[in-house]
Amino acid sequence: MSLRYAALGLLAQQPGSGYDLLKRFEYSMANVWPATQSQLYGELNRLAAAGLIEVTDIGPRGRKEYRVTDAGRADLLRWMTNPADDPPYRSAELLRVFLLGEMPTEQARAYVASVAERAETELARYEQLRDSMDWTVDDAGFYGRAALEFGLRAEAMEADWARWLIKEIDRRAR
Amino acid sequence: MSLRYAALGLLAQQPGSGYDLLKRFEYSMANVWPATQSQLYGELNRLAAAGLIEVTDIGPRGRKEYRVTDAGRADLLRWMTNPADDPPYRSAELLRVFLLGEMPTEQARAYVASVAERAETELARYEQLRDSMDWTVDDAGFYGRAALEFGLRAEAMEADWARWLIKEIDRRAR
DNA sequence: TCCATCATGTAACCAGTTACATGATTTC
DNA sequence: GAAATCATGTAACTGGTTACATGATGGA
Repeated sequence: MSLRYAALGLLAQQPGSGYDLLKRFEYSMANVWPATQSQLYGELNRLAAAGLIEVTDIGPRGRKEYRVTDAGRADLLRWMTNPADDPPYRSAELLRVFLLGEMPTEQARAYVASVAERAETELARYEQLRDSMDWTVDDAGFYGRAALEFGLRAEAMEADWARWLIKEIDRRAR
Repeated sequence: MSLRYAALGLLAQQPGSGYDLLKRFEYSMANVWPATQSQLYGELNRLAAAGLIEVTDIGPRGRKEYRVTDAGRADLLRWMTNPADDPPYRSAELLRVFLLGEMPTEQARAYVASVAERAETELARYEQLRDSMDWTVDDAGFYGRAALEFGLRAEAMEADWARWLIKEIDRRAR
């Protein structure tokens, strides 16, 4: 369901074609809800069939310009106010942590080190994103920046945690 | 794939029935990879069919005692060392943040406040878990504690972030 | 003897993934 | 004329969700 509202929401912010949406999606929501081109196009067709968006124009190369309908806006708001039926949090990375005792300490330590490294790389990428965008004062910019702030803090936290865990592993080995 | 390795990993830590596993699962891995009873049982049958685990005994009420095989242990290690093909991070909560501009400021603010509250509640639950368990020195306990530490830090971070965002929203409204 | 707990399963469905497929237009 | 970009789609598959379904055993 979530991708459906990502698409609907993007259109609510600004009308456009699937292709337009895809580009805006990639450097924003795809960071918290990855999806492929095929998925997005499929979702747009389903949204149109459900009357939540509509085609306002067909341009060259079969380009379809979409716009959100009143019903679509209402449905978006309904979703926004119902976080209760969000899919639950899932992390394979953390799942692996539970099982680190099943491998030699040296390997477990290396895994945690790789987690720290990955977090630092992501952190750097987010910092670059932060510095390269102009966070204009419009709503999309403001809340996009807020989501990015979450990413920055989450990656920093994760790197800290991983370094803490490495120390604990070393302490335990001694 | 992940649930498969959760089940395999639990059995690698300690043999037991599906029912036994389910109980150990619920207060540990289910926090980072929720699954239902049906899913777990299905996974166990598939693991047995693939020769990664085996039934060592059938007790009363059709109870099947499972044990990991050598092939299973090898496959677990293979998965542990290949974090690259983990499913990506996904968060509907953050997705919603991107779209907060589509609702009135007052409602957006309330949503962020509810995020803060939820994080604090979860944090309290994790703190209770931390204080109620005896984190013995065995591997499962050590790494379970490490995973819990992640949860504690993540929820604290999230609550902080949400409170920060509320301030930003208020500042912007003025 | 009744109830809680132990114990396992099936089937329909839905969301997301991967791979493939096609063609028009603009720019160099 | 070739290459990059614009632009959209289908189909098979897999992992996870929901709802339903059944029955044995031990203890009060």
